[in-house]
Amino acid sequence: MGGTMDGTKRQRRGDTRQRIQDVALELFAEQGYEKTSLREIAEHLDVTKAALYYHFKTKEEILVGIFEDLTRPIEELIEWGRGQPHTLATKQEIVRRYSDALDGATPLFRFMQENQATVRDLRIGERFKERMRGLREIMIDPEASLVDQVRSLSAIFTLHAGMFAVHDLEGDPEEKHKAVLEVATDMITQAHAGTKPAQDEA
Amino acid sequence: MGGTMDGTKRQRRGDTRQRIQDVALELFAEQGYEKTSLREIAEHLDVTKAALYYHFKTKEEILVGIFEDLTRPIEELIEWGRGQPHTLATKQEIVRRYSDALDGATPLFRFMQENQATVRDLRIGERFKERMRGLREIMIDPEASLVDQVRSLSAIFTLHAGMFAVHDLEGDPEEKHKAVLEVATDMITQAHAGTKPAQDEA
Amino acid sequence: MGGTMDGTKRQRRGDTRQRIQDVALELFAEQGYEKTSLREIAEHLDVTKAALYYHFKTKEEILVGIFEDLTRPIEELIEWGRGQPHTLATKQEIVRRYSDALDGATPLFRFMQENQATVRDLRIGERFKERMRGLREIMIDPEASLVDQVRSLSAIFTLHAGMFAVHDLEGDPEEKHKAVLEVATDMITQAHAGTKPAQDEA
Amino acid sequence: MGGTMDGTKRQRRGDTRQRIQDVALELFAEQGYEKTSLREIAEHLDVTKAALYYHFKTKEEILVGIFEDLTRPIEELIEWGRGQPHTLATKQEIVRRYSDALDGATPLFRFMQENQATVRDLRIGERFKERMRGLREIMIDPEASLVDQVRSLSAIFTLHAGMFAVHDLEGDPEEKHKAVLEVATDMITQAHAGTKPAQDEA
DNA sequence: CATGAATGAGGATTCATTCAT
DNA sequence: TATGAATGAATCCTCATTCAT
Repeated sequence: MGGTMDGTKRQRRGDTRQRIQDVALELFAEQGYEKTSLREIAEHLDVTKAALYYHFKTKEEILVGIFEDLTRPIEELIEWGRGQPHTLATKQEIVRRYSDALDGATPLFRFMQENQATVRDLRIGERFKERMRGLREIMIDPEASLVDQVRSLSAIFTLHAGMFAVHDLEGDPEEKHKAVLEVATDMITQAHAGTKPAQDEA
Repeated sequence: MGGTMDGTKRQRRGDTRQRIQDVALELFAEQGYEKTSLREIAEHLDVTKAALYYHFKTKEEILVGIFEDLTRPIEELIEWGRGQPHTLATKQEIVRRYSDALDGATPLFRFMQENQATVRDLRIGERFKERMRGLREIMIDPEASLVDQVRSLSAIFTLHAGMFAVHDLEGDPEEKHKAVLEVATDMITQAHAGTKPAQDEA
Repeated sequence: MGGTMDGTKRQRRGDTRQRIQDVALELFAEQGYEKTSLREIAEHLDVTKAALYYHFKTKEEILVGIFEDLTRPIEELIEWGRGQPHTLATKQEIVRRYSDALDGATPLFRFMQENQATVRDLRIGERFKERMRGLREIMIDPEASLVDQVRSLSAIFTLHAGMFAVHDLEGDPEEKHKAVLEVATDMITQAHAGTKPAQDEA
Repeated sequence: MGGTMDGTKRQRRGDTRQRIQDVALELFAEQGYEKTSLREIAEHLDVTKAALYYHFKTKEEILVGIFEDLTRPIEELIEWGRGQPHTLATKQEIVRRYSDALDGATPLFRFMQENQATVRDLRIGERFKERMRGLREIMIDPEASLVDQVRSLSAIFTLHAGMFAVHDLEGDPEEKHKAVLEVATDMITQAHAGTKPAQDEA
């Protein structure tokens, strides 16, 4: 327990904070937040629990750190979206970019999705909701029919679910990924068409 | 403190097992499985922790009990689905019925969705996956294009997400519910149309 | 650690709560509150730490329990004092009774005196202050000169300090005890005489 | 956050040791010894914990340093007292000087009084007892009656208690201070009178 | 049908201290 | 003079579970 030498470490320097986040995310995603103990994280890193506390004030802060880092692209996407006209092309572009953003943070999103109950009363719960609210604002037209609004929402969830639920489908991962994107794009397109009868891009 | 309603509660008899399940589900859904302790459940019922063990062998068994009870309609739906021809009408009917089944067990499904990480290594995890597999079998045509398969999957997830994500949309709950069902039906219809070029029900 | 048999216990029944308080007070008084760990208390009783938590919600509650139990006589004394006329005889009687009350709870008072910093932000801190306020009210005449008020205060503190500081004086404990009481009585008498020029009991 | 006053604080040089002691005493007196962590002290000074260890070998040494510095006047007073005749005048002078010495180190004495349990097994515990023994030697006549000895002791404790207990009395601080000194002087006078029937200063 | 009493394992967190730089 | 990084030991507390009554 907590040895000190065995060749393949010690060269690391100053990256401990990052390594903690990496290992933590891996374990959080694999086993869930509550079921992952700090002891476990520490052991994976060959440091003591106390070392974690040097870098983060609480277990929760570790998660906050991960969230802030991995979630920035989405924040930027929303920022960008707010500055664009609400055209079909924009929305389609948002879907495309959001899909990319998700890809870049798959483990975090897997974690968020599979630990909603937990996340809800963690600090990141509110932060996450805010982002979602942001996404909705740039994707959903409040004037649209309820059905079309749901369609837009569904496009987002298709992307989310697409990250995992699709595993049990047969086929090449690349292909499946593309299929998910296509379906989502399709839905947002239908939602938009319903709203403004096809004349806006003309 | 404790008790469930109206003050006079000692008259209940033999229904303790059911009451435990009710309270447990309520708390599990509200706070998550790990964050709900047996002490808490017992307090809400005004009995001792030990009493719970008279009715259930473990904490997990309480959940299993709930799951079996509330999930039966879905099992039956799948059973039924297996005996039907793979027509559009059948699939639409499945969507309709599945939507109803979800309504009848909202707290359980909310729980399942928000505690996936936990559920995964509980006994009900595998049972749940089986059911999902069953659903897929009767909803998704393995011959269909990947995109159409994803569309079908998405229909299911639309129904799931529809239970909660829709809360932040404006509008009458009834209306929203209908909208969700309509979108899901729409998707399954499109999925089917893509597969078998529109001639089968004609 | 925490064995289960060795002859001389097991016959106890239901007195565990009391035994916890006894051992706890002994250790608290001997070593201080913070330096006494629950592990230590548990070991002295040959039970597990968790057993303590069956009987008390927190470490602090153990102390609260002790305080409530041992402090009751003082509360009653104050109650009694409030109903008496503010004569010399009354005050002398209060000093006598207070001295007795202290004797009945020496370890607790030793503890309170030696752990003031700690006690201050425990729940019993405020309770203690209240009692002291009560004592002052029945012992000190707010109309009296400052000097006489200090004299009364000093009588109280003489009693307190008398419990321990007197240890290093030579002589028979009984004798010392009496001497302390005499000095305190003397002081309260002088305080009273100053106030109301000697004619009230005549 | 941190810093001690007025924003510009980097100009200090070499006085770090002193500043550590100042902050430490402040916190020790306010919160108690055990409840004041080195982290806290360091933060108040805007340095790292490790820096404290450059100046002091242990947490306890910080306290020892403070004690030695602030307690010197009392040591000197005792020294002086030992060289004086045991007359009433001497004792009254000691009371007066001791009162002053206490005033010059109020926070330390507050600390000592409120943390006796802790102090007892720190190095300064024994040192403190020695000083008290010294004080007793010059204040208390071992030939005197027990009652008069207690009276002398009480004079000392009146001074101690006078530092704080008097807070809840109404009146001007200056006045109260004087009242306390008067009572203490009074007591020592009575103690002395009892011993040697009033003829020695005549 | 249920309680009272207890356990063993483990959780997050905090602390004084060390040491290479 | 100081810091950055880490440790080992301890702390309070919580939990699911057991069992005699």
